[in-house]
Amino acid sequence: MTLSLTSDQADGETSSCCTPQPGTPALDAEAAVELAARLKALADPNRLTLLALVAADARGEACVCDLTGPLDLGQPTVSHHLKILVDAGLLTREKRGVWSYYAVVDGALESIAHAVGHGIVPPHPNSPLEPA
Amino acid sequence: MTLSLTSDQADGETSSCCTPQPGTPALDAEAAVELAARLKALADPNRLTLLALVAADARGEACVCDLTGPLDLGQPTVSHHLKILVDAGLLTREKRGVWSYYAVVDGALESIAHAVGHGIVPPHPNSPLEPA
DNA sequence: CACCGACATTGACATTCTTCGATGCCCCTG
DNA sequence: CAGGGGCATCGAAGAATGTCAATGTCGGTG
Repeated sequence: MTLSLTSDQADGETSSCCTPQPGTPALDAEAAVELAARLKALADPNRLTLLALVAADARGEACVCDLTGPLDLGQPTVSHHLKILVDAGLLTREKRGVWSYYAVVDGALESIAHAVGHGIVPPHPNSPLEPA
Repeated sequence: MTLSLTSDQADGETSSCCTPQPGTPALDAEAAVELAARLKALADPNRLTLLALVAADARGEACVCDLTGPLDLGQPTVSHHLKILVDAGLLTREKRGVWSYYAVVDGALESIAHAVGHGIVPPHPNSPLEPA
């Protein structure tokens, strides 16, 4: 909303470069916000390392004490990042006894990858971009 | 470097949950920083919309004046976001005459998508996570 | 040659994010 | 039932980010 399209210029027969083609926008505003939120959860070196560490575990899961060491971060900070990843739907948290085990949600990363690879710039069959 | 793996705990025969398996980390620290930087360039609704707008143009390119309208942002802000995208290798800038034309770098988004989909949690053939 | 328009850059401000120290909660052990 | 350890939450400090107003630069126009 609040997209008012203030057309106070670039309007008419002028030889401006402005000839926007809003034919098939591959990404509406709402989808952009949603995808950006998921990407923002990924856009951090420590969180990427957390995901890789959890996935690299032979059991497919890891507890917090496994992750504070390699990351060289405090325990509250690791917990904070894990919460962000859980909230983004990338990790699951299962509390068994005293420890919390985190596991990678299979398919979540692929979903984001698909959105990045095909949801922003879909291939359209009428523009030879690379004449080479 | 500087990963000293301070083993002052989680070491030995204790029944701790901590049994990290640093066998094949799919993402080292340097790669994590690099991938996070590229994702950070994408993790913004306005920048995603910019990419979609540029790609949606029939000519495969667009100038700044085409983009300030739909985004409901000021021209300096749009220029700022475009610079971030160019700097991240996602867009190219070509100045023809007075106008600057931006085009999507073909393959860049796919590269990021591949890293997200296969560079963090690579499929390993000994854990039937999804029996479906 | 003077003017205007398109775009980039600068500086400043508000918001958000990252990190840490301190604390609270819960479960297990003695 | 008292004690300890693992983990989440709270509050705050510092840094990074998004946005805008103002200005500078460059190319085309009258």
